[in-house]
Amino acid sequence: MSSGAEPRERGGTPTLASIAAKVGVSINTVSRAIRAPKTVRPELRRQIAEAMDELNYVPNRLAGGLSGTRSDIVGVVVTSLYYSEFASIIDTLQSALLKDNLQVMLANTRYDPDQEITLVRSILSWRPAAVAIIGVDHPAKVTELLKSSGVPVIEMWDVGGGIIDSAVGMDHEGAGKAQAQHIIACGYRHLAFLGSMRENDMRARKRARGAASAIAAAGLPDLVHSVRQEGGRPALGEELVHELLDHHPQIDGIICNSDVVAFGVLKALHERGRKVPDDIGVIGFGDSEAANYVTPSLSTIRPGRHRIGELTAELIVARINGEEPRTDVVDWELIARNSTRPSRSPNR
Amino acid sequence: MSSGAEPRERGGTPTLASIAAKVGVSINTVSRAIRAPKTVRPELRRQIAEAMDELNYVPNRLAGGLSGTRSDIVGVVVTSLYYSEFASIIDTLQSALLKDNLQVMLANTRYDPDQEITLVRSILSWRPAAVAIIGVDHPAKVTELLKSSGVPVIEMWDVGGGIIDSAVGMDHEGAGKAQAQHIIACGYRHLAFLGSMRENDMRARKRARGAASAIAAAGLPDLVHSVRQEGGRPALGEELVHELLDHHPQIDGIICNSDVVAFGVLKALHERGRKVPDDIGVIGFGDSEAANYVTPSLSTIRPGRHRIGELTAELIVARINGEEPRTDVVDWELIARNSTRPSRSPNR
DNA sequence: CGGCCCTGACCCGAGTTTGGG
DNA sequence: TCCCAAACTCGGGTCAGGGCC
Repeated sequence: MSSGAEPRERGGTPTLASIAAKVGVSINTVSRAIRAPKTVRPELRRQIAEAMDELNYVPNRLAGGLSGTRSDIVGVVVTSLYYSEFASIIDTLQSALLKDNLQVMLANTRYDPDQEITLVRSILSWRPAAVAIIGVDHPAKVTELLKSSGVPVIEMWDVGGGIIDSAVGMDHEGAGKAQAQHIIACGYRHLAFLGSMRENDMRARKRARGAASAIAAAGLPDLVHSVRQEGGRPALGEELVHELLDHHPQIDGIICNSDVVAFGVLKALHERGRKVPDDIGVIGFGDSEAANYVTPSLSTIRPGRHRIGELTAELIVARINGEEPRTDVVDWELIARNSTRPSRSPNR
Repeated sequence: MSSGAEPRERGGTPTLASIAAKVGVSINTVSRAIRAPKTVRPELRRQIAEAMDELNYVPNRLAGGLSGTRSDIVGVVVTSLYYSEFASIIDTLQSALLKDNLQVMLANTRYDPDQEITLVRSILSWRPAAVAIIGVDHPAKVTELLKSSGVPVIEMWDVGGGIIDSAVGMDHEGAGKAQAQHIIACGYRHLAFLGSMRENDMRARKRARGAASAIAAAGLPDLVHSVRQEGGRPALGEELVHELLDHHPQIDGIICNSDVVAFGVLKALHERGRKVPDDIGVIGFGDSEAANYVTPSLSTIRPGRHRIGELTAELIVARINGEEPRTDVVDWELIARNSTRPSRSPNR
């Protein structure tokens, strides 16, 4: 127990051969007893099961995957994990995959494209049965690797553009447009887009673009951007609001790129004495667990996180079983709370 | 691209043999070119690298793991993922393991002991180089499987009791005691413990026990429990507060089992017209990102999540390299904010 | 003779060892 | 000495076939 120095103690872990020797049958019979129990006599089967239990036998799936059909690994590549939507997606996804005995192998790129290439290569080296990856915009090498691997690929969270194989996501540009339309419908006129905007977060860019187009369509002054190339945190929201209002005091509506940033925005506005929602409106994105519990409660967009995880799992299994690739678009929902004035026009 | 039906297209994925054939050398020269470049002529090496790139060669680590020394997989078993501390731990852990080319294989038990047995067995079937698992209290079969596997095991989050191999965690009983001591120091006298308390969440039980002992030591009335066997959500906090105050109107201090539950508690207290922190004090656990942004801001315990992830990664690498098992205790910190009155006595 | 139950031989793809030019 | 190749290893899947009732 004490030393992990030896690579693996010779003969330490039991194999099919250990069981076979113990029961007095061939390796092959033991193998069949596991994979196709009906082909083995019940009495023998019982003895084998007993021996396996006694020796704490655990099959070596590396060996199984090598020789065989599939590896039962699903590679999951996300761009962030903490303070992010993706923890929820992974949660749902992995528990759905459990039914099919598929194991999740996790990688987190942290929005670094070089890291993404490395990690995708690394995931592929385990010969996964499928790969689920956040986003539809990847470095060319990633697309090439995934395509040439022949493995089913499900792109998650976003949709649109050139899908590698299959996709399950939402329309981010539409969501950004809806954020702006809601805040316009509430009577705010001088709008800003605020939050984290990392270079490779295409979803954030799409939402900003959607918001800008809605504002142009409404004939309002141009959307002011107050963004920074770093992850979203509440403190970032505070900093950006101060910066924003120092330069653009006329702003009366803030479209946030995420709820966590909006939390900081609400706090900073309170400190500056700007009343929400009377003087200024705020809308978030994500519907985080605390959105309904800050003061005032936060209007936001609720993406179908759970649904995305579920559908991705379904699609993975379908693709493994040879069904055709497809793209599923998941709905989001606008949740109007108290950080925006009541609007007359219907949501969405 | 369209059909995933065939197990794996014969000859589809390039192997060492494909490269060897293309360049006109033996398989094993290619293998050496990868693992020990110095043993291969530079010119040949260049040709091989070229061929690998052209064919999008990705080594098969199943095969590597089978034949060899290690599998480079680290199994990570958590009890929950969404709305939990563990997303952060996994985040840190996996990015630290990246440096050593170790891949995270993820499993989520959702506090189900049967699931835990299944998942640990499943993880072990991949012959991981190490296993990191939440908690120190496991079903007997899990302990047995892990012990007999001979794989280094790092138990995370909690410490104390019979450690299987190594552990990195915090003292939950001490944290619970500190929650109570703080709230007592702030002058509250009639205390309740409130939140999620799943049967197999031993950490929650330990914190409750710690709180109870601090209260007994202070000679105050017994801790009132208002808990339920389900996951923590803000709405649960709301429900439990109403239930609690209907039966125990004298309560003037609430110790919450998690911040998300505390968010609901604050809201419900506001609705009932009980002033926080004047009439009643509230303390959370976890220091979630929103804790400083609800109204009033939430006093809480900040566990060393990041540190736990880091130390676990370090310990995994150390154990793989044959260093001795050890147990690291990570500090937590009491963060006093505005949901409790200012206290005279020093924290902790 | 047919079906049931079992076995031997070979395969997967890379790591490792040995020995030879 | 440097570079390379053949042969064998890991553990289980697969296929063809054999003995027995």
